[in-house]
Amino acid sequence: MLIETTSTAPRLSGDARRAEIIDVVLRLSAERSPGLITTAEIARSLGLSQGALFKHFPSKETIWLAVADRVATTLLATIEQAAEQATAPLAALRAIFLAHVGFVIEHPGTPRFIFHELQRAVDSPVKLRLRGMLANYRQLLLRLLEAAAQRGELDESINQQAAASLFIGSIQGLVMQSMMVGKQFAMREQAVAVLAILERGIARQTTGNAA
Amino acid sequence: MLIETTSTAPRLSGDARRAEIIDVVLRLSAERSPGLITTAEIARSLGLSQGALFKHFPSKETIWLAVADRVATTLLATIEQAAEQATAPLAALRAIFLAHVGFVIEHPGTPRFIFHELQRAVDSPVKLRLRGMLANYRQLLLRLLEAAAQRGELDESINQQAAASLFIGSIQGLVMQSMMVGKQFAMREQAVAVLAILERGIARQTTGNAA
DNA sequence: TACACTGGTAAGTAACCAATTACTTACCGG
DNA sequence: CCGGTAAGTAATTGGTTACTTACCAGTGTA
Repeated sequence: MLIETTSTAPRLSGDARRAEIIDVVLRLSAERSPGLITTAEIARSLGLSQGALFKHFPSKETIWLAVADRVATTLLATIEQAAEQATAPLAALRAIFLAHVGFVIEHPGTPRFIFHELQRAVDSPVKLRLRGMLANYRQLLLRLLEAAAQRGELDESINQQAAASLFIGSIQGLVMQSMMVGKQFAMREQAVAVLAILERGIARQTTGNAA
Repeated sequence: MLIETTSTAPRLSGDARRAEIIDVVLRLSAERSPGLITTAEIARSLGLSQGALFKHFPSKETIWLAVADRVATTLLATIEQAAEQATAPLAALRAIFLAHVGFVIEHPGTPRFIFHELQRAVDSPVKLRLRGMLANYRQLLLRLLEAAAQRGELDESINQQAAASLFIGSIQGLVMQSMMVGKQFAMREQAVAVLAILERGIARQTTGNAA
């Protein structure tokens, strides 16, 4: 059940090893709380000695920063790509939601890492990086909401800031629930049902029937 | 800016001291991540020696369990009281939402403690206690949603499980955002705007105008 | 008045952690 | 094929953590 000691053949290039280290931190984050992950554990998962890590990163903090960077880049790329493929703003929002949910299903360590680091009081570089990522995310949502509003697809009474909060928050809520219930939580199915309520909440009421 | 070393006069009764310890853990949780709170820090905040804590709790784990117990009890009491004062189911849901938001504004350490403990992989007694609390919370929401549905106040297409998820998740999202932005986040105002969208999402569409 | 109990202190201890050190080995260009 | 560099090891360091132990002072009661 635990992550295997993947006794990797030693002697990798620096770039490859750094990528491996980032990978394994995210893999471990899916099981343990990121705050409990030690450098010894990372090294053991890679079949390395603990000291070897510091050939590639000057400190644990910089490892965490690299992980945050990876998380921010890949998550943003995922949702931006989803948004681009859609034609209408509301369809883009739906595509982002589903892409985001798919992303966290595929990379369960990612949201746990984000949650854990955002929870820290101090404004560490790691927290700032993640905060910046979420600010970008939010801006993209607000652009789409504004576009939908101008097309008359949005209800006039909607507070767009609140809608963006609710959008991101609802995904966080799904993740939180899967952390509670565990592996057997049907996140994808719950996600589409949640999305349906969300869309009803912001979209202009259709006078006709929805069928 | 840090929590004062409240140099409490020593020699309190066991019950009083235990309550103080629980209080201070929650107070510290509002600033630091609960995972970083040490027994030495708790003792210092109370003006006690570190060893004195273990006169009242056999281990740190049992302190955490007592905190979880306090959190579960007070939060559930808050939302149940809010629900009782309302007459109609949808009004009760609204009252719960606002009461919950008020609770986390008043006790900022509470949601941070909950988040942090739920994130742990192992099914510790602490996690089980909090999970049980959230299960109760969810059941209350589902009862109200079902009652609203039978009164015809709910849209027929609504997945009630998803609605409950979205309800709790949206509060978690607000908390998460306040952890990012910091003290100056207007949570209460955002909360009512979010709630408006939520209600639009689940309530039966009024055929008349809303004004 | 003796004495057990209770809440407290101060000084430990073993375990663990990130980071450093001294040294070794694989790889690669001239 | 040789010399430098990058990637690795094993052992150790200083610091921190939860918890323990030995001792102490006040209080109430038999």
